[in-house]
Formats: sequence, structure tokens, C-alpha cells
Amino acid sequence: MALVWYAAIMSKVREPDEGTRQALIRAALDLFGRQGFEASSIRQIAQLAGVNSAGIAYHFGGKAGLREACAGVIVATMKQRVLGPAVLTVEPASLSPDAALDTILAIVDRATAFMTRALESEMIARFVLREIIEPSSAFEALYEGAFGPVHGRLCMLWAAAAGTEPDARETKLAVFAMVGQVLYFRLARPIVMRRMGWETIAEDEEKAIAAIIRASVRATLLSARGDRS
Amino acid sequence: MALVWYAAIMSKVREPDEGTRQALIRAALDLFGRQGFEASSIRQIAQLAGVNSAGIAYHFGGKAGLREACAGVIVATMKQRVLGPAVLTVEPASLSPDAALDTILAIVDRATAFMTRALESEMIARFVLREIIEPSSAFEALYEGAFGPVHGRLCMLWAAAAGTEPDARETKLAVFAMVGQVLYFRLARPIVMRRMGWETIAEDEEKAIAAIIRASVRATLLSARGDRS
DNA sequence: GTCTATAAACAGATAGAC
DNA sequence: GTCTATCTGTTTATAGAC
Repeated sequence: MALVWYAAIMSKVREPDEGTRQALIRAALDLFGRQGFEASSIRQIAQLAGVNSAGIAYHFGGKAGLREACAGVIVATMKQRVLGPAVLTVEPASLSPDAALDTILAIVDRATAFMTRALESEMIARFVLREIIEPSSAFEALYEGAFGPVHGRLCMLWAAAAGTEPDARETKLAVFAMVGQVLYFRLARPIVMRRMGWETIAEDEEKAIAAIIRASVRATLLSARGDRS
Repeated sequence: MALVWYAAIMSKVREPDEGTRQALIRAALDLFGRQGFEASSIRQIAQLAGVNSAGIAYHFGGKAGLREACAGVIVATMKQRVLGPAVLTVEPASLSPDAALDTILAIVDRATAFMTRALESEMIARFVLREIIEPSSAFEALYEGAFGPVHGRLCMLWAAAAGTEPDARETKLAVFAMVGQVLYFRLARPIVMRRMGWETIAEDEEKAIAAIIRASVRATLLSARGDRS
């Protein structure tokens, strides 16, 4: 059930009856992504969630608070599904170049799998794209909670793998280029599907995408190493 | 003046009084991108363009026709600014692997310059992102006119450079990965600017981005060559 | 044809009963 | 925590004056 995907993520802050909160966030994430924030009324959100519209003000302080709660769920999801628990604890500086490279490739695999296969990635992508087009307070939450930290973490790993400085301009840009390869398959999916002649992305297609990105990242990183020796 | 950027592009199909058409397309591209199609009224578009709102029905048959005209301008702009006249005429199959690689790198440079520096790329990006989130008839025009042909062209060049088949699955995916690197700096610009601590992207920043992408594409392509020999 | 006044509909937020 | 009822501001549509 797609209904429960963030239940586990939110479970740490779960309160007595969390059903209403969850239902509202799920409905809002969907509608804000598909129609936009202004075009989605709290009554419509509440109807889709199957709860009373007054609950939005009670639980989130209002419509804007609900949007920020959506961002919070996205942040938690990205950290858990993209980086994974192991990466959040390991100290990148202590890794050997090859171990760092392997860790990066493992993250690329996780991220590719999530972006191409996970049901929830579609509504997350729409929500995030809208925040990029017209940023709100939720963009702030997404950046501080996910985009910034994830990029920072990847820079540390990249630096360990390539022998550069974690906050050198070249390191940061190289990580953006790597991230771009993965995210493009999610963001521009309609274009990819059409050009590839695909109906869906199953395991076969996912592995093909992952192999291409892995090869590109590995080649780029090894080349970057060579440039410095 | 940003006002005239598509004047040259549209000049081939220019009619007696093209000022109204251009002004309407410019205003619509801006408003559709910033607010969305439904949220933009024809009165608002006409007001921003400084022309009478009845001109929309006269010139484009209605609001939907105006949107398709916006897509047409984007198609013409992308073909001219990203591929360039030289690439549209050359026959990729006749190029040596190194010449094909150089051509790809030249296109990457052109595309990076356009995406990072050109004023009009911002409103184009917003318009295109909205078409990806909720596709309309304009998405069709964008795909058939630009996304599809440009990708096909790049696949031919990639195949010539790497020694693969132009419509092999790996070739097409590798080109998507390459395109993703370039476009991410445009699509996710708010994130990039913030993380890099940049206020604007001037020549210095553009060159830094281009260098990173060039190095990545070159390394990936050379590695792909090696895998086959 | 253009403008303005007003009504109808709908938005988000709130108060109080349960 | 959830519900009904209601308040207030905004937008959209319509009608009438000019």
C-alpha cells in the first residue's frame, strides 16, 4: 500500500491518533504536486484524505503549515531512502579512496532505484519541482533538511574518493553533475519514457539506467584522480 | 534587451504586424511559466504585452493556441542555441571518433553557456518544467520539435564517438545521463546557487561548470570506448 | 464598447459542542 | 481530536449606467 510509505518514517514523532495527520499529508503532497498550492483548497485536501477540513488548522496551524509538513516528510524520506542509515553514521574522511568510491556507487544505486521505481517518488518529484519554480517556506525546509546535507555528505565522499577538498568548488560542482545524472531520469521521466519506448520502468530498465550512471560516475572519478597524480 | 531575443528566431515566419504576436508570446511565456496556464488570464497576458486581449483569439485562435506558439518559440530557440547551425547540417556517421567527441564537447559548451547565462533560459525552464508536471498539447510540440530530435542527434554523435549503435539502449541512456548533467544546473539552479554561495552566474562560474561537465563527458566516453576494444 | 457596482460563490481561519 | 457552524476576505459573474 502506498498509503503507509511514510508511516514508518514519521513513526518517531507519532502521536496517539496519527491517522488524520498522515492522511492529510499524503493528500496534500499529491494535490499540491498535481495542481499547485493555490489551486488546492483545504476542503479538497480534506475530502481526499477522508477527514474534516478543520483538522488542517488544528494539526498544522493552516494550509501553509501543511505544506511545510509535506516538506518534512520528503526530507525524512530522502535521507532514509537515498543516503541510507549506514552512510549517515560513517565518517567519510576515514575511508580509503576505493572504499569511498564504493560508497558513492552504492548511494547512486540506492538513489536510482528510488527515483525510478518507488511509487512515492513521483509525487515527491512534482512537489519539489513546484517548489523550485516558485519557492515557498517549504523550499527552505527542503534545502536545509535534505538538499544541502545530502550534497554536503556526497562532497565529503567525493573528496575522499578523488583526493580533493570537500568544499573545493570543483568538488561541489562535480557532485552536482553526478546528482544531475540521477535526478534527470526522475524529473524528465516523460521524455525518457517516450524516447526509450518504455511503458514502465521495471527491474530490467532500472538496472540498465543504474549501469550507465555507475559507469559514468566511476569513469569521471577515476579520471579526476588521475588528473591530480 | 530581453525583449528582442526571439525576434530573430521568429523572423522567418514574420508577418505584416508581428509586434503584437511577439509581445503576446513573450508575455505568455513569462506568465505561463511563473503562474501556470490556468492561473494566467488572457486579460493579464494582454496587459503585460501592452496589446488588446482580443488579439489572442485573432492571432492564436485562443489561449491554448498561444501556449502552443510559446512551445514553437522554445523549439526554435533550443535548436538554434543548443545544437547550432553547424551541427544540424553535418553527417555524424561521417565523423571520426575524435571529431565526434569534439563536436559533442562543443555542443556541451554551447548548451552550458545557454542554460547558465542566457536570460531567456529562465522563463523557458519554468515553462518546460510545468509542461513536464502537467503535460498539454505544448508538450507534444516540445518533444517532437526539440527533445526528440536533439536527443536523436546526440545519439548519432555519441555512437560515432564511442563506437556504439545510435539507437542501442545504452547509447540512448548515456546521452540522457549527459544531458542531465547540463540541464540540472538550469533546472535546480536555486539549489546550486545557494550551495555554491553564488549571487549570479558570470563567465567565471560558467567556465567552471563547463569544465566539470566536459571532463565528465570526456572521461565517460573514453571509458565507453575502452570497454569495447 | 467600457466601466462600475453588486451579488453569488468560494477561499482559509476560527469558535464552541461533543 | 473531531465535528458543525460561522466569520471574513477574495475572486468571478452579472447587470446596469454611461
